Amino acid sequence: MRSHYCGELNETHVDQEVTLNGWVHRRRDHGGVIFLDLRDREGIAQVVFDPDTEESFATAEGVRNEFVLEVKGKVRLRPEGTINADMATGKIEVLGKEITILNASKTPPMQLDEYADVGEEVRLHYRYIDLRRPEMLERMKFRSKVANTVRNFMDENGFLDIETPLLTRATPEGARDYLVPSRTHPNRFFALPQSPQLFKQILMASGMDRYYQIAKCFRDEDLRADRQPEFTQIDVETSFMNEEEIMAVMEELIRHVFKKHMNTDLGEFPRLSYADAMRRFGSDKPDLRIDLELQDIAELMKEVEFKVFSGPANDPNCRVAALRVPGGASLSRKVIDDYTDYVSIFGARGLAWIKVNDSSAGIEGLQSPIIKFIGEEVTAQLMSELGAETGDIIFFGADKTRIVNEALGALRLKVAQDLDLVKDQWAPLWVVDFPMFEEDSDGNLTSLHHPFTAPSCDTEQLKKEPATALSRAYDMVLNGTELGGGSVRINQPAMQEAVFEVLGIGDEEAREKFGFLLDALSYGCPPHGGIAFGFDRLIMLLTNASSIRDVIAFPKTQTAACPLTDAPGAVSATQLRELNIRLREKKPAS
RNA sequence: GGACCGGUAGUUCAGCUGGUUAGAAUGCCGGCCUGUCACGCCGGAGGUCGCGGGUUCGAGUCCCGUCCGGUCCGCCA
Repeated sequence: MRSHYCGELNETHVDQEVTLNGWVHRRRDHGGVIFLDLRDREGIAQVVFDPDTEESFATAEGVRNEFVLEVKGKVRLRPEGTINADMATGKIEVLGKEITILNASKTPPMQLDEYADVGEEVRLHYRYIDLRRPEMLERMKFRSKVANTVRNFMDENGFLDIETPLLTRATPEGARDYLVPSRTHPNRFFALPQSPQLFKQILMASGMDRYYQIAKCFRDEDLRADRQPEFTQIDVETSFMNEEEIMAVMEELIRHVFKKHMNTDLGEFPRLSYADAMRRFGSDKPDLRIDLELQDIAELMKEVEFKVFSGPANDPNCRVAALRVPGGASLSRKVIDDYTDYVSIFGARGLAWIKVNDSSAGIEGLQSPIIKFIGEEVTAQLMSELGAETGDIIFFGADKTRIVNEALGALRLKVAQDLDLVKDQWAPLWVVDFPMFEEDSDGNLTSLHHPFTAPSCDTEQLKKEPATALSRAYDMVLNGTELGGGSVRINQPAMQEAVFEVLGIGDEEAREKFGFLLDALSYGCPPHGGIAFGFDRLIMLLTNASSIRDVIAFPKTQTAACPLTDAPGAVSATQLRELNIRLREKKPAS
């Protein structure tokens, strides 16, 4: 058993006899003297063996990378001139006296040093080796510490940690469910929860008053760099609090985490309405580290033939907007072409631009393929309206509002990154005043948030003009990432029924699917609301990880498989028979 | 469901308009080395070019299909 972790050793341990347990990080055999860098969770220490201790020297010669050792020895200061300033324990070393090989290791499939650049397939297949890398160990340790901070904060603020079921019923709203067949109820299925949403509301009806849970959630949708099918939420619900009060506590939670783990004071979070966010940034999760903003220019472009922009003019569902980028005049034609391809992903049918080479030279100082279409007069007005300055490039979008917002919103982020216009800071904010509903591609209304979100109007108004109704929802956004979202919920059956009605969910369907919720609302359910934070995303942001997979010990690949365990796997005929399931003839990919 | 990038030694990659013996670095193995720390020096082994089909005298290279990994759109709080 160890007396110290390798990484905790320092000058104060000099002359102490220590026992270390760890892995051979690297071995440097000089023939007459052998150095072993021994690594454990807390760091690396250098152990020296010299030929005086014959037996252990011989053992040390046979040791290889990733062997597991127990080493007993004496801590001493390193001789003058051999101090390693790059190493946390670089001032000392352990003179090895006894060495025991606790386990050998095959040659690892990857190198574990910080210089190794290994593909993710190999890393995930040998995840236990990958996780030994100090970088990954640090992330796991950090994640654990933050979780602990969250638990303490919630506990101190009167929130009860209550577990909710993982085997529950399928919910039609929202994402595709992961299903689990029931053996005892043939032909019936459980679903893994997409979130504990309904249970936490029921807990409020149960009088728990304040609930939280660091909860696993499941969504069977396609993956992204920041999306896993199984992920972790900080899930919160409170009773008798309005949105202001809930936001205040949750803002304090995040501020507390940042103070404690990032040594950063986030200050008070600014607020932005959904409408303003879309108008100014083309996004409901704006990255406020970037100063660039979209500007509406529809008024000026009214008279212009829109063939350049390929967008219909003067249509209320359309938007004509500009994005002025200081310093962008230096962008090459190739880069601009790349941007044109980039915005086409979002449905934009082109990307018009004007470079301002010299703002004092009028039209002569401009460079653009579109001036001849919009005319010199309008161009001049545009330049003054947009405050164009020498060195700017101005991008234009004209199309359906959604497309312009998505295209210019995404371009804003990309250009800012390319031109190094993203400030090195933390930029949190709340986005509020969301619409209750949005139209899907078939013209039906669907919940923007979820169907249990309370509107900020009464039942009558909601039914009369659902499309313009706002909700009592709020999203917390940090550096362009949606960290969490929540709302005040509906707590009266009449309102809940009204929302279902707007969504086209009939009485019968509502009873069948959410009867238990409607019942709970009608037996004295208090006003309540809550929020859920994406815990993995939070850790990703704080550790500056480029993928959510780097902050999850055992993540899935893009096809939602696990290279380590080879899940999902086949099951036996017996298991299937018990579950009353027959497979269709389609060979699984081998 | 769709677009794009990638798959060659254990690992990370190079391999040109197709050309006969597929390279580098690192790791690995052996030897030498008493102060290194990504130790150094000398030598060596190591390949189903993801898989299947096609074009061709000839395919790592071209074509089709397929699987796997990744980024994104759709989808998804």
